[in-house]
Amino acid sequence: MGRRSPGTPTLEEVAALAGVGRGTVSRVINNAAGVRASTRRAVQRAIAELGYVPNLAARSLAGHRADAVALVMTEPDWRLFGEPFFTEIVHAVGDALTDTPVQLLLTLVRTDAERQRLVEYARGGRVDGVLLMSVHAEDPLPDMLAKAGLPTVMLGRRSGDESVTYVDADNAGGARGAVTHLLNGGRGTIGAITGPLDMYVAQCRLRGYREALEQAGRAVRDSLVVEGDDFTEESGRRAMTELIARHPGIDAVFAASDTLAAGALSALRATGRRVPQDVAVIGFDDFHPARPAEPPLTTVRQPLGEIGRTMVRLLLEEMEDSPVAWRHVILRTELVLRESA
Amino acid sequence: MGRRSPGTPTLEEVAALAGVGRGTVSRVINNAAGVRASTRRAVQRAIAELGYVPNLAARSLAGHRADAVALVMTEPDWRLFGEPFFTEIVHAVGDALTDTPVQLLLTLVRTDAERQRLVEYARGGRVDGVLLMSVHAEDPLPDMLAKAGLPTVMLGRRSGDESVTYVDADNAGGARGAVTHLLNGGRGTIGAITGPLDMYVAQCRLRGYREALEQAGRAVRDSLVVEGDDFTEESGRRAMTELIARHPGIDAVFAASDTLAAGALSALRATGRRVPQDVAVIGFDDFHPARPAEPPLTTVRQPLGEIGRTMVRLLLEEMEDSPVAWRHVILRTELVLRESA
DNA sequence: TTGAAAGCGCTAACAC
DNA sequence: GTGTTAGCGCTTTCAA
Repeated sequence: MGRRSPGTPTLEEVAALAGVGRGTVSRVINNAAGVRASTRRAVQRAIAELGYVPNLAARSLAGHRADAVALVMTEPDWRLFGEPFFTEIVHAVGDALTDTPVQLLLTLVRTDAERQRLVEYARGGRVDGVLLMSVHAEDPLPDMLAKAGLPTVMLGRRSGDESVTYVDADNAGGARGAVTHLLNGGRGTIGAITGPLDMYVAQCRLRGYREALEQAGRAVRDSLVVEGDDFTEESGRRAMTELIARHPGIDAVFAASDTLAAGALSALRATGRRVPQDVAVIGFDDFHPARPAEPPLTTVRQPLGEIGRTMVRLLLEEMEDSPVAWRHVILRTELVLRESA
Repeated sequence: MGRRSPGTPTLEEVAALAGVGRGTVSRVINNAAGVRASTRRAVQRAIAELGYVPNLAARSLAGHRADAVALVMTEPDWRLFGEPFFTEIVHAVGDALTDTPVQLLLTLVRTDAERQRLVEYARGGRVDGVLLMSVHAEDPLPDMLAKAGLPTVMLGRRSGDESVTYVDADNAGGARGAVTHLLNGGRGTIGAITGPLDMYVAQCRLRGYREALEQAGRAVRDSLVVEGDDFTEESGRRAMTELIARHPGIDAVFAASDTLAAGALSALRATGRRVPQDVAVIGFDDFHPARPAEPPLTTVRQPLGEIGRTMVRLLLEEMEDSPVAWRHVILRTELVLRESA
């Protein structure tokens, strides 16, 4: 496989042609200071003449770094790729890496064998750090990477005491803001459609709902909370139907995702209720596979670009410093109104 | 950045612990023949004890190969990721690589700078070959890679005399089959909605339409062919409206993609025509960003798994052999009926 | 079947 | 400023 073409020029040949030592050529291609401008030009001319490109394996071996990071997607996330959430994150990560010599590599992990291969790839020194897109509590990958001492940053967290460095949106705060907005709008009976509560993100959003009510001195009624089996529209529809049955006079709903909210919307419309006049609906602008056919009018917007950039910043820091303690960043969300009411 | 943890064991330490030479350890980790079973076990024990993982940079440098290939997506393809087309291809590629030591790396290329970086990454020896998902005629990347002598395989082709190795579906044949099916079904007036004809794939599909009519001894009427500005539903709708205006009695349509077909469908329904009773619609199951809200009932299905596997096969062959001439493979499509009529 | 030795092409430390 | 040198950790002959 892929034997290097015989004619590939080496740094040594560049040095010979330019009439300088190897060290000088190395300094030039690495933009290191301390090279006379005229010398630098001579070297660059030789590089251009020979069509020289550095051998990255040699550079890694000698330099102890790969100048590459992996962005890992585990199976359930694949479909996210087409979603705005995902592309925004990847764009942001790519942009943040643009001015560095670091190459972004996406890898897909489906099986344990692939998990293992990725860890060996990283431990083998082909990447300097790993960005994790997924937050599945059962996934052993984050811990495998952490145990191997590899700089790792996760998007979101798996629990309240996450042990791997992560960047997360302020899910509780966002939910709190959404519900407070509903309260300020004069809504009296506010239901909640949560995601599956074995996911930390769902717990946080539910907590925000509760806190907003408590802060306003309202009672938190269990009958106003329905847990979705997942984050799909179908779950949202079912949950909304249940809420209407329990509380026919319900006039607002906070849903834990945009897809759940879209499901709620369709269930409401089916009963003839007008949105948002009769019932207001707010959901998170989220990253779940099924993009809602009809998004809710008001959403809690996550700062995706900032999340991506922050992940890169933390990763680069962990790559530079010697092993630091894990850290985390929680970024504020924003309430975006697309309704007039 | 990422200095290798000081404690990382090397092959030499494994050899010392196992009481053998370095060459022997190398043979063991590479599953090379000619090592006594007992020796092999001893080495494996030492590997396990030390938690040894090969340094991939050193291996690449000495072995002249990276054991990795890149699958490149250029900007317009991003949204494809969520589409069945894309995930099927990636799955197939991943599966085909499973039993090899080759790691699959996805890279996103947006700008010329990123294009350049990718080429240097590949020329630098970090990947042994490149798989290209996109077939944009203006994209200089395929030629940059070919010029650099890097094994490269494209999905689809940019023109009739493509100079880079590629794997493509039999677009003309698929279109021919679809139109022949319509003719056999007794349809008399068959329209065609093409994609933008500056794309080779669109030309091929139009050619198939023409050939089928000619083979059946039917006249090919220009007024029955409408070119879509792109592959979107909106274009399909516009084209269908135009066709109906020109030929109110039209009773079948071949569209160059599933999205165009979906657009045609919606335009037909808007006029009260029944599908497929009044008008039959066939499109290609395609890979365009906008997934149709309503797919056509009969489609030309592309052999995605086989395309992905074939791309890998060709790439691996190009990686093994010395520079071979470019080759291509055209894979048959399949007509899938989801209608009863 | 195994060990020893010669690189692979680069970076970085150290001289000058 | 610039040249020289000593590795980085592995694969791969070549002997034994």
